[in-house]
Amino acid sequence: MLDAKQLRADPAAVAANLARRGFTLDVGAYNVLEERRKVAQIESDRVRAERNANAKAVGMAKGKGEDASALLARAEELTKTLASSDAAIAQVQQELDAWQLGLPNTLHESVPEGRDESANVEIRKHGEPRRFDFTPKDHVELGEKLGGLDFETAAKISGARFSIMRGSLARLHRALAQFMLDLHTREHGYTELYVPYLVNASTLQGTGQLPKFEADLFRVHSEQGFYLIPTAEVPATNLVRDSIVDARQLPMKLVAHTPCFRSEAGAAGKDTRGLIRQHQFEKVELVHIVKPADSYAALEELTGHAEKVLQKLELPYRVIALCAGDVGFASAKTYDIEVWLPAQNKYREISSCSNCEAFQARRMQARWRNPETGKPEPLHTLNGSGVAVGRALVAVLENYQNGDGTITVPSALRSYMGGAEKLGSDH
RNA sequence: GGAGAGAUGGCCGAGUGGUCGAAGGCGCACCCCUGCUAAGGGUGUAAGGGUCAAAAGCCCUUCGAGGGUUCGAAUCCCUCUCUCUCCGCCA
Repeated sequence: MLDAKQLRADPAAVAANLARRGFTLDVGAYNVLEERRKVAQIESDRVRAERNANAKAVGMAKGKGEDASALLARAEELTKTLASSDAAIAQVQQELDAWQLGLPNTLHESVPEGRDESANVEIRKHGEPRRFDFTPKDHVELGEKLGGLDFETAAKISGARFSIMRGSLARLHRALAQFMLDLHTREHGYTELYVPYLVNASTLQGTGQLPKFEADLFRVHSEQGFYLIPTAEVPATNLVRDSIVDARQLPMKLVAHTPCFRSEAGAAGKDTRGLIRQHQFEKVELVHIVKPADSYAALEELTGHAEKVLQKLELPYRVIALCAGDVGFASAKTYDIEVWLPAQNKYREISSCSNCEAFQARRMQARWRNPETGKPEPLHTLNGSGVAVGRALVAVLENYQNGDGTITVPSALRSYMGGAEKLGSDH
């Protein structure tokens, strides 16, 4: 949610910022709504003030044993007036809330201009893509050859965009997640979290998935109206929902390994082959909850932590800054980390690190007490993949493949693989 | 799943129809006293919104959520959510 004060004070500036995303803010419609709200609220407040004063007078008159019938008659009128003025303010407020929940975050000034991903800017590159003396196979072929990756059976059991892993491949997948968790908790100072995979609608509204992106979520058919989490960002960030955090507890650095569930409603026909785009996948997620002044330093730090995973795995990658048109709804600035995939001969997203500034915090009512002002102020929240486990598996398979179809185990993962240096067909 | 108890400010906790946004305590901030394995005293201290150029002031809302009774609800009634205790079941 945007800062209502800023929106009221300078709607044109907000509109100009959002226009960079290609989002048209209807300032006129806002002004009309806001004017209606103001009028309705002033009227409602006025009537209520009179009712309160009148009720108090009734109490005092009765206390003194005086006749209160005139006051009581007035009171009945006021109660009727109040009912209609309350209905008016509730109606406007609801329209205004719905409208505001649909507005994306404003962008940080450093975000490059551009309409779509073609305008994204490469920030840095790490590692050299390996030269193969044979034609590298893609992970689907490698996985099937190893006997561990099975999309056909998964399709029978669930449907398209699911997978089954077996044997050492399943173990390698688990090893990746363990390695990432250990790296972030032992070397980067994160607190590990275990969180619910089913969450309620308020939680999803807090991080920005609802109400606008319901189609991307899986909703569970239950009385409680649960949704499956699309990322651990949702439960982890909502840890501070509806609370005022003590300044001494900041920054909070949280890491959680969870499955993620996405309906990929808008992705029909995209990445249909392999593990790249699945309805269910694993991710190690990093979340920072910080003081506003620290959030851009935190974004660099968090991105660096995700990069460290790829550095330790010795996978070539690059970091790009998303352009205005490509930055997600809740984010003010996003870096994507893209890992080199030899079979596709290109870099593919494996992590997305965002500073949401106060956008989620305002929706969540997540605040901290600023010692300088003594007042509660919205926190800043950040999140980033550290990293997507399924895609990391793809990257390891493709980058570490040998001519005979075996896979060399990256040295960082060997202790998680019982010391194995190579995966063959062992199923 | 059954029975019972509860939900009040940053935290703990009192409050059963009006003058209660709410005693007391903790924590925090400032001040005073004292003077060394720290203790005592005083004052202040909820959030959100409106009015205003702004501040002060004033007004409104909020005692888990929603609805109801009433001139008036933290307080009475209904529904829901959550927490705790006991029973059942279970990994």
